[in-house]
Amino acid sequence: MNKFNLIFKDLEEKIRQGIYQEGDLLPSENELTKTYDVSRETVRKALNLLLEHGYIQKQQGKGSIVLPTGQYQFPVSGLTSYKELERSQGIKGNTKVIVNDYLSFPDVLREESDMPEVAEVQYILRERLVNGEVLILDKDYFDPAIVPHIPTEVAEDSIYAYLEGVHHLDISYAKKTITVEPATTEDKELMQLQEPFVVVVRSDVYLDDTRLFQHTESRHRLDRFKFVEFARRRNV
Amino acid sequence: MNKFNLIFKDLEEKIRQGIYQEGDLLPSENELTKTYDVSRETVRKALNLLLEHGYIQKQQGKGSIVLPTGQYQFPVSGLTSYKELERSQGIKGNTKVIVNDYLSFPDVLREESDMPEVAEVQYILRERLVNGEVLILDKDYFDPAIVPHIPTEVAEDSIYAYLEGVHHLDISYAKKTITVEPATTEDKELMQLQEPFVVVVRSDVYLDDTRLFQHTESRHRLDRFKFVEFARRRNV
DNA sequence: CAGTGGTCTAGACCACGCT
DNA sequence: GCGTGGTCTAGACCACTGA
Repeated sequence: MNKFNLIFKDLEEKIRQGIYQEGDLLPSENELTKTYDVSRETVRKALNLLLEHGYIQKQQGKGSIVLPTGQYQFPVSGLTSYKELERSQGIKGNTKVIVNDYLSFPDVLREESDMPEVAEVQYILRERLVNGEVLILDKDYFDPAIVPHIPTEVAEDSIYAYLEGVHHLDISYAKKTITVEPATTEDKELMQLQEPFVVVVRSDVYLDDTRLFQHTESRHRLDRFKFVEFARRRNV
Repeated sequence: MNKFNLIFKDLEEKIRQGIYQEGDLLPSENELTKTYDVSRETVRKALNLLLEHGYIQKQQGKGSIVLPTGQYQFPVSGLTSYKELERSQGIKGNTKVIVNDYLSFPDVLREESDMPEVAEVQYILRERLVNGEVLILDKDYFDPAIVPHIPTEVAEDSIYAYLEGVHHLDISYAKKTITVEPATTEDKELMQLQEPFVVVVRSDVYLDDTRLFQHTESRHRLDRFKFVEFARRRNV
């Protein structure tokens, strides 16, 4: 791991533990330079990560102020797998694989994804349960030309950990959309819906080398859906 | 404007104009160093902005690849005012101010916002129309201890341009949530809703000095709501 | 191997806040 | 005036790609 990332993790940990509290000023960049025995630009790269994640706010002439980190923890936004969310948020959930099979290229990918047409895709349908309730239905489509076969045991655990850890795929970025759509019969059956709508989060997920390897359709019970984002203003 | 921002804007413009096309490699960092007559770190800051905005993908040993920039243009995510969205997306919309008045501190702020209790707030209710249809209802609450009075003419145009340009407030970051909620009578009347639900985007908006100055509740017709995000994977 | 991006350094000058 | 963060530089070494 590089230095600025280590410093970021260290400061993040100290903020989470309350060693630096809301409203406190972090040590100045010059002090951090000495503490970690690195150059100032390296300290600043670490502080920029804290800034982007909403941990601090910087003010010229004053210092870096620690922001409140509400009860919810990020990132509901971003590109994070469900298993990782569970871990970082302390949710205890269950995942049940309903389908794990190969399909000939389905229409939904033609319409909702940029994935180039291939003969067949690996299709995984999963239920996400929290406290015995099915809150999310996840439909994943993988391009088998890029992604090795994903066994059901892996799909019950973490697919991303498997692809990154075991097969060394470099998952890099995603294009996501969120819409609200009428619930299908499948939605109603599997999620025991009260409401006629579901929230649909669709993602095209890309590797480091810009290859599109996965499309995901994540269907949420709307009464339990909540998306949280920390956003910074940019020069428009 | 600083150098890396100027370089970013220049390269962004060239990508938008198709001077650099999807799949092309940008000139190498060394070449850009010469082109703009700056140091390499400065070039890299500009490229990082392109990276975060989803314009390029970098690969060690190869270069910076230009990504496709779909028809939709960001940022629907982030902290951008409706007027700015209109401009960057080429939407022609209308804004109609329904209410512009002072209220004693309303319950909704106690429940949905971190705004500290003050005697009264400025309340602005606006309709956003596109092609004659009301798509969004915006409810803004401003802390008058921080924000000068906002006249109705300004609310019909751009409040952020007014606060930043005229009063030099430094708008910095926001905490946002997206949920789906039952439509109120007001929603149904003003938006002529077919559906019993609306998408609600709530934001607490902060200044540079971490003061919370605004809460916004943006109520969307769910059949016309679409949220688009570009997300990068981070080390978890 | 040459060329690319990734990281890091030591130092400089500036703009801002506070006292 | 002093300490803070914001910007920029010139140079170094490393890891990776592709011929």
